[in-house]
Amino acid sequence: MNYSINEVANKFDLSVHTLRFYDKEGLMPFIGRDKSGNRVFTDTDLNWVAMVCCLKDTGMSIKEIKQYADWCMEGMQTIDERKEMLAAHRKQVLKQIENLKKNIELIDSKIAVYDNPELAQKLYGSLDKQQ
Amino acid sequence: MNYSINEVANKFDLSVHTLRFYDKEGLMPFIGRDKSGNRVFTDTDLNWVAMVCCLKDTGMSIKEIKQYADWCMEGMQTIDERKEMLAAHRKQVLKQIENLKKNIELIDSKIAVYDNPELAQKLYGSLDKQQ
DNA sequence: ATAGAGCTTCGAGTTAACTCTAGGTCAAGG
DNA sequence: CCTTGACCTAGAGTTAACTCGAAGCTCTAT
Repeated sequence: MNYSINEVANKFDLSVHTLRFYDKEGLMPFIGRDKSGNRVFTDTDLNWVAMVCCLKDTGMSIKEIKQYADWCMEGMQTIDERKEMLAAHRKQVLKQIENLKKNIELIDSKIAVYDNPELAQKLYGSLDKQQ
Repeated sequence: MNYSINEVANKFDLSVHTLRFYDKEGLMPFIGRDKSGNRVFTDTDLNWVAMVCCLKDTGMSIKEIKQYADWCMEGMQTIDERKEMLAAHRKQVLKQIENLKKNIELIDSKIAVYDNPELAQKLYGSLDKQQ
């Protein structure tokens, strides 16, 4: 099955601008063209776009994603680099999750104070504007 | 206990530039000054800075954090708005965590393919560059 | 009294990641 | 044949969040 840039944009909730921008930045070196020069996305390409979105949504920069794409283009001899990059990124994403969880605790304690203002006395000694 | 802008910057791993920028943007309307005009942070102020960092690190924009700070300045009659904002933000952070978890699964499956290239055959029918 | 450290403001510059515009090609339908 | 719509490129513009530089106070120690 083949897809136009518009269809891909809709599927991934990106703008066509963004997809072309990613292509221009070298994040999609595999995408083919039809006889009149329009991009043609295959199902395999959709998997690739999904991976790019995954990396982007987990905070990887476009520069790094391009490095990954470049390694993919170089073939099998870069498997180790790619694996290492993904492993490091995975670690970094776990850290993000831990951070978010820790921050939710603070948000929760703030909400608790708003729900029960007497708490503020205990927690802070007083309830001034900053609480 | 009082702290200089430098001490606060070190404590929170921010630059003094960033702290002044936050102040200029209205994120820290409580911070006092000494007789020569220098910012003086109290322990209560540190709690506030921690909250600002928490909101920032969980993806809240400076504009929104400013709204929160403004409401704090207005006093008790904005408790409901603040509580609602934090509750909505909390929900949004949970969504982020879920998203990251989902994305880690894709990263893991990719790593698994690199660890065991035969998998690719099963998953994709072939192991081309894009995998 | 003067040098240096540490603070101040103001405003300009940077970076990442889009986002948009202008002007153009191409294929299908009326 | 001509219009319409979907695509194309190149390059300019935008936005958020810093980041930095210049010029100038003020306190402390030599």
